[in-house]
Amino acid sequence: MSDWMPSLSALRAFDATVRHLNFVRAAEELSVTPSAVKQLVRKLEDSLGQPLVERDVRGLRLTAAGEAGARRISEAYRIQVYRGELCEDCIDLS
Amino acid sequence: MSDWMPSLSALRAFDATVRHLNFVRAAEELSVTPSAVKQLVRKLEDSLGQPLVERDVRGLRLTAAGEAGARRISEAYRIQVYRGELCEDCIDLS
DNA sequence: ACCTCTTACGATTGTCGTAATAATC
DNA sequence: GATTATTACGACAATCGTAAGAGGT
Repeated sequence: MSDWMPSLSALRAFDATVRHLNFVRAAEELSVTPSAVKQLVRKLEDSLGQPLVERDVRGLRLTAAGEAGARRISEAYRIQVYRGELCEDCIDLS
Repeated sequence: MSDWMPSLSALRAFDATVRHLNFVRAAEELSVTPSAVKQLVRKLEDSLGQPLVERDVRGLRLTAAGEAGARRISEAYRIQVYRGELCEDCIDLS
């Protein structure tokens, strides 16, 4: 809830959700189920105490907090590191 | 142990270990037990396939991979974000 | 002896898929 | 009615503390 440390999986799930505004496609990108993505985003929301995404006429839309979160998470956590080149570029120490 | 995604806790544990070269003090900084720190660092090592820290005459010392890892993890993951101002600066979206 | 590292074990929590339901087109 | 969002539930994995043992000074 509030002492939960956001995992990289959760940040990545939110990041994919922001880019697709669609849980199904976000899940496809991450090779998990839409349920998994939804649940991680919900944990993020719970830990923040406010919703980040809402249902909209055309799928999903970001709340104000979601907009701020998308910017700050992208900047602060450097989520882009995790868009493909994680292991090759950052973890492999050879 | 190679499909394990390093958690922020694990990266933070390694970061604290690098700075203190001492599991007890690293654990104090993170308000956990030395055992918890040690186990997270070991998971990191397992996922990398090589040791990062070794016992030394005066406590701990970094291996070559550990030196490289300390630099890259600090750079790539921006661990410094988690040295205190995590919630205030990065998570709080108010 | 003391201090630190290290590990086995168990409890708690987190992650994620399945399956069923609700909402929207 | 088809697609997507949402939730309950259960299996499995990760996290972490306790307690005990190993290593060094």
